[in-house]
Amino acid sequence: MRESETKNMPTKNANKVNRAWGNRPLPSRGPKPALSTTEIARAAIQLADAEGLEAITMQRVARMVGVTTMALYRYFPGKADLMDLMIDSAGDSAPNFGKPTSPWSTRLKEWARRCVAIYQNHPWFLEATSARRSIMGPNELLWMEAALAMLAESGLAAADRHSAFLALIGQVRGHATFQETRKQGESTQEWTHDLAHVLKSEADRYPALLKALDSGAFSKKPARAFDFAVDCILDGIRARVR
Amino acid sequence: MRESETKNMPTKNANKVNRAWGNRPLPSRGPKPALSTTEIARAAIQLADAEGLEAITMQRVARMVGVTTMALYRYFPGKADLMDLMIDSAGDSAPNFGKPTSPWSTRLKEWARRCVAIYQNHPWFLEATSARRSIMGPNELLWMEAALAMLAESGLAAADRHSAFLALIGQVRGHATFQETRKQGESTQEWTHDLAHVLKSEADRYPALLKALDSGAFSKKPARAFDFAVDCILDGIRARVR
DNA sequence: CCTAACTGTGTACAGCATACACAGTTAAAA
DNA sequence: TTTTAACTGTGTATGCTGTACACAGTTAGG
Repeated sequence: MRESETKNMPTKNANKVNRAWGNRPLPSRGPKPALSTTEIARAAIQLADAEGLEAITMQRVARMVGVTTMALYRYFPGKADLMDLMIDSAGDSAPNFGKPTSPWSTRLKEWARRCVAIYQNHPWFLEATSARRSIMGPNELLWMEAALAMLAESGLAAADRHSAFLALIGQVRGHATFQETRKQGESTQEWTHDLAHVLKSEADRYPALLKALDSGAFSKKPARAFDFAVDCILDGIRARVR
Repeated sequence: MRESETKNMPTKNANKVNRAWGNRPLPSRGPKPALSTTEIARAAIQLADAEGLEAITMQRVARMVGVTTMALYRYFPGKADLMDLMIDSAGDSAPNFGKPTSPWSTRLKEWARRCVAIYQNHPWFLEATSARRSIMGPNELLWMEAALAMLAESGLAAADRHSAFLALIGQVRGHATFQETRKQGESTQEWTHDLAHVLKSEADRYPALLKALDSGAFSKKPARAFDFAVDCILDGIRARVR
């Protein structure tokens, strides 16, 4: 028994993984917990959506679910684990991406769009996923699974599917980052104006940038930039299948 | 005078911008500062390189440059401003990207590679740039300028150059994110092993993922994945020029 | 010379994650 | 049934964080 256990879960990560996947030890002795991890994570997500990531403190989350700060540590070993669960449940379970009859490329593009939607609905998501230290959660992996399955349909070599997947999320995150910076600054108008002012003071160093600014490339609809990038990647995949 | 000033710097951001660009008010009355903002930023970068982003506290940075914590606030209004400077000076000033005789695409690829090098040399860079709230710094804009200039050479429409630029940094950051996750986990071996263990417990939900895992796509050289993605984008750009 | 501007310092404070000891509650073991 | 061990939520305490503020020393312009 000791042997088989060692064989199945050799690393220290295994415990963490199991916890993240909701496999709690399931105690029998004491009083039943008043809350559940998913319940807490849901409340925390609500809070982060409303007030941003820096509002996520153990105290505030605890107050939100009606317990003391320290009670949360009965559910999560630390704040990082709470955040892991928040991240994993931020994307509601990956649904179908259009009817299976439609070609893989349109479904994959729809997949990318839904990914972007997560970042839009949860402004804290980008920063939270940049700072985390652990593995992907079960739900996140479900999204990845869906993308890989569609890429398999494309006929791409198995080894290259992962590359293509990385290219796509890279794009999603790049787009989310761009959206973010636009949102923060009071308005795009002001932002470009400020930028233009400083650039013009050293106009000789930034000719291409100034031309882009004047041509209005920065005030373009960001959705077009996203389409551009994703289409590039899809084209590239198609070219590499042949 | 009031009028022209209003015309040039109408927003509250303007002050921040000026400070970030090193345009200090340049005082004359008191004793000369013992340090400079660039000096402090350099020390902070050294610290972050060695011990990670969470080591960057005002206390530690202050100790590192040999002053009290509060002395730093004579140079930066707050920690965020110090980090802005760290970020902007992390990439040493953008150099040439190959001889100008070589085609734009190879120089652009070199540009992307040098971007990746920043993330590799400064493991804190990814997280730091994800959390920041302000505009790009002068040095960062110099990198952007270089990329836009090369894209202009490609013959791409002015409006699309910005999209292409976003696609490329998206790729750089995506690649950096991936590298990051590989580094944290004790080793890739363990990581994949843990993942495989949990996946197999619900094998029916993750068929494509398991296949990818078995085919060794995850242990592939990451440089290949990067080339794949960047080549896709470059192909896409070429296709859109015609 | 004086005074205003500027420097670095020391103290103080609120907010953070979290360690630890505790009292109450439950179900299994005696 | 009684005992006991596991488990719950709570209160208190600690060390670290960013930073506000008052201070004393230093310098150049009036």
